[in-house]
Amino acid sequence: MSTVPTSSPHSPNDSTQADKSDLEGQMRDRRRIIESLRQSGQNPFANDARPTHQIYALPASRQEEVASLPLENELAADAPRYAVAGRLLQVNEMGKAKFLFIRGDRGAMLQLYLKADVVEAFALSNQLGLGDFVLAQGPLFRTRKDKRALRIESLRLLSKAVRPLPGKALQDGPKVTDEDWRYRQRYADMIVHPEVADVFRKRATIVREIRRFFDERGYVECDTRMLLSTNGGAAARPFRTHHNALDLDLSLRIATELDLKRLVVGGLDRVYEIGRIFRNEGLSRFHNPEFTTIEFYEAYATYENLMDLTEELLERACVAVNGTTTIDYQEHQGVRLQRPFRRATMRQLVKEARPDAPIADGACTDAEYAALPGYARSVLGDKAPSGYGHALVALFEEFVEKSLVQPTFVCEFPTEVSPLSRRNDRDPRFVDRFELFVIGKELANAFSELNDPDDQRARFEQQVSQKASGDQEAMDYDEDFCRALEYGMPPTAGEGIGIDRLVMLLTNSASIRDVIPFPQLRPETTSPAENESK
RNA sequence: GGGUUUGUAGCUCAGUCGGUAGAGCAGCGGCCUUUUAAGCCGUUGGUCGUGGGUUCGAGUCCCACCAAACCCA
Repeated sequence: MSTVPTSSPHSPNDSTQADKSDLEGQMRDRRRIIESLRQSGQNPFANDARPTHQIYALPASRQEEVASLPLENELAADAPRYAVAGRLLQVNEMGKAKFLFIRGDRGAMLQLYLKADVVEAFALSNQLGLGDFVLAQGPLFRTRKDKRALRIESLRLLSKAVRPLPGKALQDGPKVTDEDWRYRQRYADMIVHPEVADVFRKRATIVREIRRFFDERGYVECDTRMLLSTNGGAAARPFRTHHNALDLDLSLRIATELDLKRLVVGGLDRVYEIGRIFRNEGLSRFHNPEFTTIEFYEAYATYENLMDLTEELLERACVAVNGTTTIDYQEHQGVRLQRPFRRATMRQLVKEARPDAPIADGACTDAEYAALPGYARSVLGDKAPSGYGHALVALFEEFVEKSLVQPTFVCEFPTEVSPLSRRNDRDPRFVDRFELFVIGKELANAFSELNDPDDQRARFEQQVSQKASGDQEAMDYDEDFCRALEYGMPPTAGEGIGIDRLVMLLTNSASIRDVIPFPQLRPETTSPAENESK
């Protein structure tokens, strides 16, 4: 901590020479006040005063109710008293009286009216700075401008803010525009931008609604392993770590899939997990290395049943935060999260976007199977993959994905890209799988589960050979999972939904960073010297 | 990894053709006993992202680097 100043708290001019910056000067002044309060026997970080009321629960919280409050000169001697606490955000001073604006939980605001004849409180108010926490006690009245105010009869400082706020919290317009700063100092960002917390509240509502949805249907919530010695369930590179006592290399899970299916084998016919997963890949508006998914599995269901379930779930989550199923997302107006969503096969969608593609109208023909990779190479160039399945997906990603603004179930994925899905009974080159796309982004991934242990072994072997030929996102061979399947897994369908992207959609957030309190950033550089050394 | 844009006071931003760094808010000192996210007077605060270069002279022009945002891969 810095040195304790010995000079009077009201003579800031004597320190200007030592000030390295305006900010340091302001912080020094605030520390002086702390010292001065301590010397006069007051605790600048008191914890012996509790509010009797939350600001959001006070009477006349709505403007049309303010008329029920008395004017100040009409206040009865026995008018009810309220002790409320909050952060000081604004002071309007007018000589021997002042208005103080404080904010409590849920962003609720209250203005306090303080007159000079409340001597002790008035003296304290001159020691307050924006950002401080205070507790005020007194009756409520209606001002001449028909606003609710609490007349201060006593005032306490609860916690002194040493660091000043970065902007004027209550002003209109931009306060801080440096996005990097906003994410790094989210705590301060939230003070001046209360709408940030609104998104987090909505996120909590969405998660609560999802949990309720599955609980109502008899699903069991489980927390499975995050630390694994073989990793699978998705195409992604994991984070590596090490367990010292076991001297064991482990990785952080990239999906919850395999453990949840083990639980289905064990008899949990309906099971789900809402949890954090970790993928060692780049950052973008839609990617954070740690993010939250829900995966759920239901025995005796098919991926088609899950489409119905998903429609109902999304409708409900949307209504819970927006009160309607039709929403706007950024530049996309009128996104309708209302049953039924469109259902189409990936082949059908590619054919629509590229009518010249050699894709058959009905089921996939041998001619199509043979011709598509060549077609992909002719339109995508050398980056086009050689096999049918990867080529189809590449065409889908290039020509279709972005156009799927309204919710669309994309069905029948190629087997090569779906190592955990059950093969289609009519055509084993495809699997019983869908992904749900909204606003051009994948929101959910679901399939009827592969429960044939020998087929699963073959798929893992394929993954291993893909890994050997350089695919760092291929899965590990999970022998224990195959052993589990050998005990028999009922016919099951399962699905994963990206919670962060869902929250983005339902709160009209442009970046995943806006729905995650502390998104991943580069380490903060603390000094120019460090920059030079790089 | 590539492209575009940005970086000036605690915050939001100006800064013209290269010629002594500005405003509003916050802070500080005054005035004001019902303000509206006040009003009025005064005032502190700057290594112009960092480092080099061109120039008599660089916030401004050039180069490199750092950081961020967006787009692309």
